[in-house]
Amino acid sequence: MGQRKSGHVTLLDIAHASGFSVSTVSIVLSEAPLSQNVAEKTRGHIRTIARQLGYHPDAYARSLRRRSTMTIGVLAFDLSDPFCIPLMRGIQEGAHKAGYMPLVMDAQTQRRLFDNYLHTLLERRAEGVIVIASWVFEETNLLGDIRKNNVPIAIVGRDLTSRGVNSILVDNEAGGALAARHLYDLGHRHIAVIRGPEEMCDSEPRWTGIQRVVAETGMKLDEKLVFQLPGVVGPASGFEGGQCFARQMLQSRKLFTAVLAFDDLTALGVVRGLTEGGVRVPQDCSVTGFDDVLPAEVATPAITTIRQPLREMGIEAAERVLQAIQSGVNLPAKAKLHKTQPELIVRMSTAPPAKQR
Amino acid sequence: MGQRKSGHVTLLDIAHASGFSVSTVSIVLSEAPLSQNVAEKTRGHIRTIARQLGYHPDAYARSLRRRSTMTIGVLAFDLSDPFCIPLMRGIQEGAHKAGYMPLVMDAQTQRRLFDNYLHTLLERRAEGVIVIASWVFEETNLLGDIRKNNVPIAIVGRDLTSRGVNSILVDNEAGGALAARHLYDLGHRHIAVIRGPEEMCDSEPRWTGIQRVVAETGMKLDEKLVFQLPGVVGPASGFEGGQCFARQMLQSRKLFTAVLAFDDLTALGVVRGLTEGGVRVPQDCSVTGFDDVLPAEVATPAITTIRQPLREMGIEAAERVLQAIQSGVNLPAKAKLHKTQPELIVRMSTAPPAKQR
DNA sequence: TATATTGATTGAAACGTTTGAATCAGTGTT
DNA sequence: AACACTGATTCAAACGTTTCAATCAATATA
Repeated sequence: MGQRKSGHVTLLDIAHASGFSVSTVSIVLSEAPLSQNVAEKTRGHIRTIARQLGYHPDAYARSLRRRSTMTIGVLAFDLSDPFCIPLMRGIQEGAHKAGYMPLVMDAQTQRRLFDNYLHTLLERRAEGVIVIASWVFEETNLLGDIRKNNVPIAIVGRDLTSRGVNSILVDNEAGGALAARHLYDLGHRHIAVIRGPEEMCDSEPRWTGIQRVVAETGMKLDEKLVFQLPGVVGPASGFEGGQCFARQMLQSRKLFTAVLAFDDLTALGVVRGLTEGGVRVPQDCSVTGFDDVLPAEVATPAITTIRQPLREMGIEAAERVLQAIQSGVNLPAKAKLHKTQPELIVRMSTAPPAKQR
Repeated sequence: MGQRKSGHVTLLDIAHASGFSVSTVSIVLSEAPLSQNVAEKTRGHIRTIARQLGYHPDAYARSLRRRSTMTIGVLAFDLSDPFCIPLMRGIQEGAHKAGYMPLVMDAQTQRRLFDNYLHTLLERRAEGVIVIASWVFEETNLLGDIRKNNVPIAIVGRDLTSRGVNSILVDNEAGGALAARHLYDLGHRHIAVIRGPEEMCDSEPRWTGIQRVVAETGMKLDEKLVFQLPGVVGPASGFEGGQCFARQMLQSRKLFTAVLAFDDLTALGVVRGLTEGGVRVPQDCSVTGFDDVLPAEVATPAITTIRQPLREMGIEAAERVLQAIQSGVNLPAKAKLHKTQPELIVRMSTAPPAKQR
């Protein structure tokens, strides 16, 4: 007896086993308001049987009926970017508080997959979507498709408020300024800068921040010491760019005592290139990064960097979409930009410039 | 008109808009075999309308009816372990081929969440489950709960065949041997070894592999040069362990020309500790890691390591559970162990020992 | 002319839940 | 004796699909 048709235990099974109706069982097991009316004894009985049989409510049937999936989709353009993990943790934390579950998909840097998964998220009836645009993210018209289905959306790492999308972003300008100020305070006056690739939205504001400090301090920035990373083809391409840059600089024999790199991977590349050329970090040259990802922390010398409050940003993103979900209507017109404050993390890769040089 | 009751476009909406019945619409849109009978013109008509309205089939309703969710659950004990990402990519690849989607959950090293999510996976009717036991994974009775619901399961990074679970694992013994052999071939005879924490299943076989090489080559291993990492409390604790170890060793003034570290993070910790003590890697001391995660690659010096074929392991895991799903019955008795071959990646952290020492 | 055969479409039940309304036996009120 | 209330339980419809069986016209076969 109790032989189940499908592989799973259902309410009907429990109804049969307990002698009560499916309704009663449902009411008890889902702890509906009505369950207060159910006799104490009955409740206990039903619960016991459910446990014995290993019952788990079918989320599909439940969601279908309740018309709510308690799911928010998370679409990462490239999950292998160390940037994503703390962010996801934050999202999970924010979602969990409200009883929501993140459903994460990794587009693996492939545009095709990205589009696919966006559809998948809609099919799985994600009630909201968070896009993690780690390193690059071309404008995509799919946002329209999401909009059409009335699903609130937020994006992390890119400002799309102009397109009506809630955006969460570190204050890149402040970050750039923080790094520049740190190097200045250490006494550096010959700072090389590696700007991010043009298509990345972080690049410009960081540069602006740097220039602001330059202006404030009266420092001069030699144009020949400003380098630009080429278009990104992968998360690790910053590393190669940095390494390549360091080699060039050493060959050109220009004077510089510090390198302000676009991000941590770039900084690590610079360290590699400098070291290969016999230049010691930080004794002969200081290097700063940006992001504060794991590799920067465990490298030797550990990289002085600008930390993005990724966890907080994740929480913020989750709260944004949850709020939009709960308020029912999401007016794209009211998309807001949320800038978080970066923090300078001083480690081993920066020091005052050597006296003799 | 066409005003949708709920937020989503449904078959009924399209039926109304097109003048055909829900059945016909369903048959066309789901490309059921019967759709061959549907008039060419009708098909086109329906498809057009569906596109216009932005229809996406409701995965919940569909799965409920079809009684298959095309989902396999992936439960990572700690997604922040860089180990996980390539693995997930592999799983995704393997699953995708069969039309399945991974549903990934991150337990964030919390046992409580792990249990929760296992339930969630069952509620979401994952047809199979892959557990990623990155760094530590206590025996849990939940496997029983999964078994009870007849869901095939595979585990990566731990051998649980004895408990009837398909297991995918790198050949740790071969890996340990590979590292030891490499150091031996370079000429090292005074090798310090940092063994993994006792509760990790990888620790013992790696040690065995090392000892095998020691025996084969006639090398001697000074017991005082063998260190044991304490219990892990986090993925980064290997780093601290390694650093701590290096300090101790330097203080004790023992003779050693190479360190064979348990994993990459430990190796990076060793490099840090040695460097702080003025010992250069690799000129004064070689260091090897294990796993080949990103930080090991971008550090300077880049760490010589033993690569686990993580992507392949992910694919293998996916195929294992898919096979079990498709074959219908999964006999725990026939759980098999799949050992993959590690690969030596020679980078910058190893070199022949200095002559004078 | 009655009867298969085919092609195109639809009816209706089912998947496992939830939930507003209904039932029904008691008990208390008028 | 009729009525209303309460407490415990159940009916039945709905959520959006899929799919077997049924319908129905039109054509081909006997």
